[in-house]
Amino acid sequence: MTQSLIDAAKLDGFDLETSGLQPWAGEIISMAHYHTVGVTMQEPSVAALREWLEECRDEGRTIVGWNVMFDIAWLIAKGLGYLVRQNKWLDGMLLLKRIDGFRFSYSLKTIVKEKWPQYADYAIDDFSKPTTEEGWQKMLTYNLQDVVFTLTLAKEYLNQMTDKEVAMAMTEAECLPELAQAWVDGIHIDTAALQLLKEENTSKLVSLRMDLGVSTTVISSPKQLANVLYEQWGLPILDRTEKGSPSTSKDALHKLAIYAPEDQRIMKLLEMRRCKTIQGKYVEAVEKSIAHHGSNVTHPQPQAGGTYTSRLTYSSKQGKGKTEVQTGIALHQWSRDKRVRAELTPPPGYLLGEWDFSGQEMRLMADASQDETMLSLFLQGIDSHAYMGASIKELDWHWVHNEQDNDPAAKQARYLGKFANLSLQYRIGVATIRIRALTQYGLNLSEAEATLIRSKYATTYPGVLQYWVDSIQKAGRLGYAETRGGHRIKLDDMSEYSLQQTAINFPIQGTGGDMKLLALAVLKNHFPELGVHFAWDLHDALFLYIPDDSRAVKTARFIEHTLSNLPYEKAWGWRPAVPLPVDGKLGKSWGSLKSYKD
DNA sequence: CTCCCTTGCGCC
DNA sequence: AAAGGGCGCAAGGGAG
Repeated sequence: MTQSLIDAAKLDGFDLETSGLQPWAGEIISMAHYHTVGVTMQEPSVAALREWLEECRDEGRTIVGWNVMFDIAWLIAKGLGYLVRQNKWLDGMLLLKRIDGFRFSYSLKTIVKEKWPQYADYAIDDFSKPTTEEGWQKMLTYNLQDVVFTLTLAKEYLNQMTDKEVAMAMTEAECLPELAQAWVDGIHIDTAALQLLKEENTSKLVSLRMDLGVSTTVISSPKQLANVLYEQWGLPILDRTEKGSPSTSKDALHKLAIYAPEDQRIMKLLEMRRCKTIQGKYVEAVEKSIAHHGSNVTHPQPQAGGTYTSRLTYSSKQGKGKTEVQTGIALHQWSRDKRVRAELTPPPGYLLGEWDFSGQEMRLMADASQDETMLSLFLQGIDSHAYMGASIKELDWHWVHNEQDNDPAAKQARYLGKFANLSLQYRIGVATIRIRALTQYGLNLSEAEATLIRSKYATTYPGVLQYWVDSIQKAGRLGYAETRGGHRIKLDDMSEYSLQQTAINFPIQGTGGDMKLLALAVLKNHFPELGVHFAWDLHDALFLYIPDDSRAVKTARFIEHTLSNLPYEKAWGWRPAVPLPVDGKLGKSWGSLKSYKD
């Protein structure tokens, strides 16, 4: 580690103990921090927290916690967001994720137990507010111990990281106040849209149920559904699960639909299962969540470093087992169905904006592989899907591009090209190509057609195939794979197929993760002047709340320009071989976003 | 009843 | 021999 990035002497360990897990509905019980000397505070006042934050800011300290977004959220809920943003943060847990992304547990208790067995039982199990002097002593001692463990571990992790890794971790940490703010603020639900979706979906479900004579319980039970398909209806078993049971998956049902095209029941079963998913995940979970909060707001909790490629995920519940409560929704897997997306809206007075990195993974592959064709497609602004489709169908790509709205053959060719570009970028077998074409693109490809597409992809982008070989070899040689932002994961045994896939995939997907963090870290500096707030993230897309006034489009264009010109070279010493532009949209709900270009 | 496993599936 | 990757959530089923 370099001392120029982080001065270990200026780290201030920090932790809060709280009543409950929701910053907007609980109290801070105690606070501990450690900078040269340990300090604990019983029921700290806002003034005391403010004073400490000011001191950290004025002395240029870096505040380090464990899963510190949680603690930051409590400070924000106490009205200290302004000071939070004037401070530098670091998260021990996220550092560990960067050092070792494949652990089962990242809880501080687990790490302490492994490293210092003599402290295996240091944790308390009662987190309610103490009522006795002895109880308080116990809690404050535990609070401070957490801080000291966090600080010790963080220093150790920093020492194991390269400068570039530390810099990326700091960029990630810069985003934490924005994530925390979004968690505290929550997302406004359009209850009319929710109700409409619910009614439409329920009546569809009822009619499918009558039509098929299959209950919703059967639909949700692989065992019972298999019984209906393969016993009652006498259909052949074309697919099995990993463990050998007759499969009732989407893939299996699609295969049955091809086998028996005259049998309408199969597509209806698929439709019914979709309705069941909408009911559980996109209707009932939302209802539970807003009922829990007693207002039309849901609070999905962002998980920074939720994936080892530094993508963000969201959890919809807190607590486990008996204490499980629906506090949010599974935002990162929200349906693409417009009716479902219409449920989520910006707060009053704001528009929702989305900026997504267009063709991000394909552009990153062009850069990583240096494939000449792929590079020139992006450098010359050629319609890459038309190009790939023309290649598969042996047509002229200009014609495919120009006639896609007039000639069905051109349209079909471009659609095939899009499928190939988006699906074959990582090593994929013919069988999987066929399933993916069927279940995601509605394309019923024969084995010969799938094989042809695979070979056309290989001849069109030979550099990509070379990248597969090179990235595996490189990971084997170095013992790690690396993103453009310097995020590394250890990979040693490259004989294992799944690790080879990781060596291929991680530099691309992980760079996408880096880009998202850099994007937010840069953009957040403009939030105060623009009145903009971070809303949520969807891997290659950033969602923001934009003040709904006459400057909205101007603001949107500024954001688009900023995100399309991120300082990759300054931050990471990387000059992308192709442009990495974003597309922007604005609207009153997620279901009705429109381009503001014209 | 709780807890854990299996299956399936939503998004990127 | 053949195999895209990354997640979290929902529901049923079985063990204890």
